[in-house]
Amino acid sequence: MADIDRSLVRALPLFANMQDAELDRLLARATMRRVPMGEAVYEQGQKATQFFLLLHGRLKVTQVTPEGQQIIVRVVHPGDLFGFAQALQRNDYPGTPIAAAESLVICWPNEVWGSFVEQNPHLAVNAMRTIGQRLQEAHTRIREMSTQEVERRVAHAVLRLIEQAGKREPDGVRIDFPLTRQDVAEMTGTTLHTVSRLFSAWESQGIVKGGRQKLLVRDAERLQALADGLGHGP
Amino acid sequence: MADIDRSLVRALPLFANMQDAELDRLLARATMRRVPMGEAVYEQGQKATQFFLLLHGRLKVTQVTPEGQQIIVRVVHPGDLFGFAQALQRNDYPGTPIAAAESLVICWPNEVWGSFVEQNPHLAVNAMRTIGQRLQEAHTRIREMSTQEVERRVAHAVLRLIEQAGKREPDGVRIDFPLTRQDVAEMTGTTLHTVSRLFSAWESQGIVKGGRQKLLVRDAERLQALADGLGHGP
DNA sequence: ACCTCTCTTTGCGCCACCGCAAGGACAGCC
DNA sequence: GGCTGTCCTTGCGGTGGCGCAAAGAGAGGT
Repeated sequence: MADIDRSLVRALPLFANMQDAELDRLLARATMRRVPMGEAVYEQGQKATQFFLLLHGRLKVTQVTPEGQQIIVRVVHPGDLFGFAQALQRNDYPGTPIAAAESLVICWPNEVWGSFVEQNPHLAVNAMRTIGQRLQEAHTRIREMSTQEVERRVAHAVLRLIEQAGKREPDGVRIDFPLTRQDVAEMTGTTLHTVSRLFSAWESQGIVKGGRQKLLVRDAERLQALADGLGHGP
Repeated sequence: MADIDRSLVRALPLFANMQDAELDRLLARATMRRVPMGEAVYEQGQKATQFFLLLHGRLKVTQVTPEGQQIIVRVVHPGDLFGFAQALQRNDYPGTPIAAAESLVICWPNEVWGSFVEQNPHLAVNAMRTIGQRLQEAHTRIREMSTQEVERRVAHAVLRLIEQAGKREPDGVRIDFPLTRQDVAEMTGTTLHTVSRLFSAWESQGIVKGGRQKLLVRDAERLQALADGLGHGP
């Protein structure tokens, strides 16, 4: 296995205060893997033997209920660590990360985690913060699902997506990876039908512009207003 | 401030592999605080200056939406750490822990967290695991809210409660702290009315026995069946 | 160019659940 | 004992959004 070039990861904030030599030592133990669109990096329930860093592309982490219903737990963006179940003392992976677009991931064996954090304590802190944020996000989502109607939840989800994966375009901001209505439904706890209806309604008001696996937000402010609950009346 | 007696915490798994001397040093920096029923340990949004351990009693951690709606994020049981926002690199508390029953908490200033972890690396691992579990729970809850109807969610919530706070009684298992229907509603993302109706229905089937701020589960198996979705036909 | 597959749109009926509202019950307090 | 505040119950009507079903529209392959 050829070594991974340092330049690929040098810019990541995760490694910001790490020496080149240390970084190289870390990368020496890593392998790189291409994940074609639609394929899974690993499967929910599998024994956790590695942890990962997404270099390029986009992953949707799904969980399946015993009945076979699927939900999207989160979206992994470039630069994010994922699958570090071991750090949380689990020995199996809790979800399945599927490539929404052709992706590139770096894989480390679990044993490296120790030296990973030792060599740069900042990394441990970073990982902690990441998990904290993720917990925070989860609670936000729970709160939204408990108290808000579907339209607001979907609006929030879309806003979050353009924040994390938005790409400026002449007449708005585009979500930068293939995203189906079904995906949005699984992120917000609703159905594909309802999402489709909502997008249609929004499109007729000029707020968004849809397309097959595409979404362009033309008027983020009005979308924000919907998310804030200013949809019908005060 | 008088020192806290070591015997109060010695039995906690959290401190299982820690020397008495180390433990004493830790406790020397702590203060103890009684929280009367209905009072908050701290308020959501406050600057986080301390972290806590619940010794005795029961706390409901609530979050309030900008619109004033309330949800219960989780229940803190004796022996649980809580309010360690600092460890997650937040500088304010994300929720408000309210005493559901007269409670006793130990408080440490944030600066201790470092030595807290240093003196017993096992603690760091433990904390990590705790957060991981909490994240896991949050995802479970999201999954339930996305895919399951209200009855199943409430059944699950009740089962979780008797697991964490169940007390055997002659004819069943009682939830060991005052819990209103409103509380259950805020834990499951429904309304007090619906919970009340559900409990009534269950009671008429002999599954539970209700009371003011009380709940006794008489037939956990049938409740589990409901939670598994065997409520209305396979 | 055509075919096929996946994704999307939209209409329609239905039902679980919510919200309102009024009444009842239990516990603590003076 | 009566009073007050909190919590619980239950009926009723309205509706958001789900599920079914069927047709339309891109995208990619041969």
